[in-house]
Parts: sequence; structure tokens; C-alpha cells
Amino acid sequence: MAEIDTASFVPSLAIDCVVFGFHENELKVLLLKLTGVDVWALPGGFVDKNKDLEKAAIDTLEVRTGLTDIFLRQFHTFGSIARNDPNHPKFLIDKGLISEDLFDWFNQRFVTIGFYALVEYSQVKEPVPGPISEACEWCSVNDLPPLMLDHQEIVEKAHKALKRELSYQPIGLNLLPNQFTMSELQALYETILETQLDRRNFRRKILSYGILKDTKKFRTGVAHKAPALYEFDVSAYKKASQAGLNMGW
Amino acid sequence: MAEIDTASFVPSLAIDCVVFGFHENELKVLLLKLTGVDVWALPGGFVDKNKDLEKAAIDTLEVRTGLTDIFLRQFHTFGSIARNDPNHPKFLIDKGLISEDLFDWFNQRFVTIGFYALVEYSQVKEPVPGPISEACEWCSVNDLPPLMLDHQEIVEKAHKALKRELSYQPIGLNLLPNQFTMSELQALYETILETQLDRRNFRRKILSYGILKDTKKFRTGVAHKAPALYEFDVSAYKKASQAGLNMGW
DNA sequence: CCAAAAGTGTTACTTTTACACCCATGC
DNA sequence: GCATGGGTGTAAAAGTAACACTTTTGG
Repeated sequence: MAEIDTASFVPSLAIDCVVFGFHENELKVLLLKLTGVDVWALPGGFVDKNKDLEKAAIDTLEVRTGLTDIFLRQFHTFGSIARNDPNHPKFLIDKGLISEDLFDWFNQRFVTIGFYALVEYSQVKEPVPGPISEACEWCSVNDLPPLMLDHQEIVEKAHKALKRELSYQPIGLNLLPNQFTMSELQALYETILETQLDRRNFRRKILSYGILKDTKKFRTGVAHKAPALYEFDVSAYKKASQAGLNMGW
Repeated sequence: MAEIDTASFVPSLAIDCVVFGFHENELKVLLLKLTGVDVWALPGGFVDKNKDLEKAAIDTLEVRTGLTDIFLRQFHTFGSIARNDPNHPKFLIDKGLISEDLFDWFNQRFVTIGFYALVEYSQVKEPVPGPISEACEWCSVNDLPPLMLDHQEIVEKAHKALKRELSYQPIGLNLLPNQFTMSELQALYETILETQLDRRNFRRKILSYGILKDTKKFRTGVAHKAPALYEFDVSAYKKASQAGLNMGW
């Protein structure tokens, strides 16, 4: 059961993180399964009085994934009254997830600031559950388990924000391993955008941005012709990120 | 001096509104001048415990502008520690703006949710100052007076968000009078984007979206050739808004 | 009659789309 | 040797950018 020092937190405020990963051609999000019930939640938490919002998100992510230096972006703040289910605190207590003392804290109206994060799936060795959860797992965004409160809406809004981001900025550096094939990069784009793209046109366009480096290496050991391996040219990538060019897909 | 019932507010939370208007080829924002000092602030306020964030913003705007049904969009939440100037509460008390009893309330760490609004300049007959301000005026975004706390940063971020919005959605319905000339619409785009556009190409492109209706009327009484007056085709405009087409300028 | 803004069309260029063939590899 | 995905080129279409002349009006 969670024992927390609520006095150290900013009242009424929470953060929630939608951590995106990419694996087997699926866009995944990291979710926590609450102990003893089939209800899942986004990693997140309360905001320490002496901590920037962003830092609160970074710290949460470090605990869950072991990763530092994660790509993070604030995308929306959820603050409707309706999101505060009056039965929720009681639910948590009944299930033995939090102590009865915490009723008042959890019974507040919370406004939550939503962040999304992009991480390389394979670098998250073993996602770490929190005090009130028994599992931390990747779930496909297209096949989400039952989520707590309005967390489903938060995931959807994050996905939408990510899609939009794709039109402005290069994406991939934070989601793919160091080296990857053109097809893998394309699959990432197709997955995020939920659409199909022409192989040849995709290649031409993405190369035209000058953010890829040909490693002169090939992925071997797989069936068929060995595909070339690319890396991001990090400095060009970052320049393109800042310029924020219009890259309509 | 402001007397407020802090008990009815969500602690730690505030909203700030960047109200954009367009007048004499300038992008303006509505600002409040604090009584007795040359410090200006964004319209905003605290969030009533029983009010949605959005509703809190709407209500603030109604009080200041007299307008209901304002175009409103949440664009960022400002939550760094650094934004809470420890001298600020004392400053307000010293200047006689708030009573000493309110020190603790104003001395909290506040996280503020930023909204921007688009309104038709001429419809705001007489902007209304608040309890701690003596004036409410339009100021050019390119020539802002000294602003309270991080309000300058908030304005800048809102302008950036508005610029970005322009690439996704038609804009103008909320900023221009019912009828307007092509040049006025172009001036609005140029002002928001801070760039020059080719007259002929602009006309062709904006007409191609099918969101304008030719009123068959002309602006008379001005020098030179009488320009045609257009209106937005509201249903087409809204359709385009929802579709969110890529309209790179 | 002239200065100033309004209105209109064409051409070159760039970007996007659609599509078909050969290549290399593991099985 | 063949099925499968990898790699390449080209032509048509659409969209964008650059640019010049005529029209109308108030002064």
C-alpha cells in the first residue's frame, strides 16, 4: 500500500505521461496495472512543491524506465470537473491500494498536465511498477486495456499530438535504435500516422531532408535482400527540429 | 483593493488569457494595467472549484470584453518554479492592490494554464479593468509595455501557437468583421505570420479553399478602386477547421 | 490626369503522385 | 529457382512562385 507524504506536493496538480515506444510495427504505450484489479493507468504522479513540472515528468519516467534524457513534450492539460470521479478515492481504498488516511488527498479535484515521451523500446529493459501497481507493460495503442479515469482520452490526445508533430519535425531519433533500415523508419511513420505510404516516394522525401546518414552497412541474417542500415545525422536532425520545416505527409 | 474568497478557488492553479485582436494592420493583445504602477498583466484569474478550466477562461473573457462565444484554445501550461517571484505578493500588498490577508494565497506556487482567444477588435466596445487594475487596453504585440511575472513569455508562446495554427486551419472568422476585403484578410495573415505574401498568389490560394463568399458588394468611400467585400462561408469554414487541412503558407 | 490600390493570367519551377522493373538473398 | 522484400527511375499532375499589365476611383 502506498504511503506518501502529501504535504510535499502541490495540491490539485498531477502529471501524466504517455510513453510511446515502437515494436513489431506497433505503436505502444507504457502502462501500469493497478495491483489486484484489471485497471491500468498512465505513469504519472503528483508534483513536488520544489520541482518544475517538466522535472516531475522526467523523474517519473526515470523511475519507470531507467532512462534519463528522454524526449518529452507537454501536449495538453486536462482540467474538466468531470474527470474527477467521486468514487475513485473510495475504489482505491477498497482495493487496498492506498491507506484510508489518503482519502482527502485523493478526493481533491485534480488537474493533470499531460506529457508524451518517445523512447526506444528495446532500451527499456524492465519497466518498473510503482507502489500501487503490480505490472508495468507496453500495450499497443490500438488495443488498450481498461484504463483508469480519463486516461484513455489522454492517450488518444497524445497520439493526435504526436501525429501532428510529425508534420513539423523529424521523428525517429528517439523511437528507433541507432541503426535502422529504411523500411523500419517507414513503418514507424505509417504506424504513427495510421496510413500507408509509397515506399519509393517515402525514401526520396525522407532522404531529401538530409537528416539520414548511410552507414554503408547492411542488416544481415534476415531473409531476402540485405537492407541498408541508416543512422540519423544528429546535428542535421536537430537543426531540422529547430527549423521546424513543413514536411506534410 | 481586491477582496476575494480564496477558499472557493482551486489552490495553486490559475489561468491566463492572451486575447488577440486585429486593428490597423497590427496584432493586438488585451492587457490590464495594474492600478498605480506601470506594470501590465494578462486577463486571467483563479479557478473556481466547481468550474471547468475552459469555463473559467470563458468567464474571465466575458467580464473583460463583454463577449460571449469567444474562440478559445488552450496552448500551454506554465509551471516552472522560477515563474513564482517571491517578491510578487509583497509588491502587490505594498502597492495597495491586495489586502495583507491575501499574502499566503498569493505566495503559493502557481501553475497557470494559458489560453489564447481570438476576437473581433471592434466588437470589444470598452474593455473592462478588474479589481486591481485601472485600465484595460489593446497593446500591439510588437510593442508591449512592461508585463508582470512571465506574462511576456506567455504572450510570445501564444503568438507562436497562433502562427502554427494558421498552417492547419482557416483563421479570420473570429478576428475580422463580418465583411472584409481581400487585402484585409491578407494583412491579417501577414501580420500573424510576420511575413509578406504575394497578393495574387494569396488570393488564388485562399479562394481555392472555398471558405469565402463573394458578397457582390464593394467597400465604398475609400480612395482608389472600390475593393470587393467577402464574408466567410461559415459552414465551409467549419468543415475546413475540422478537417484541418495542410495549408502551408 | 495621376497616384494608389484592385483585379486578372501566364509561365517556369518544384513537389507530389503513381507506377514497373531489376536485384539480392534465404529457403 | 522462386518468393520476398530491397533498390532505382520516370512521366504526368498538381501546386507554388515569380512576375506585368489593365482597371477604377478619389483627389
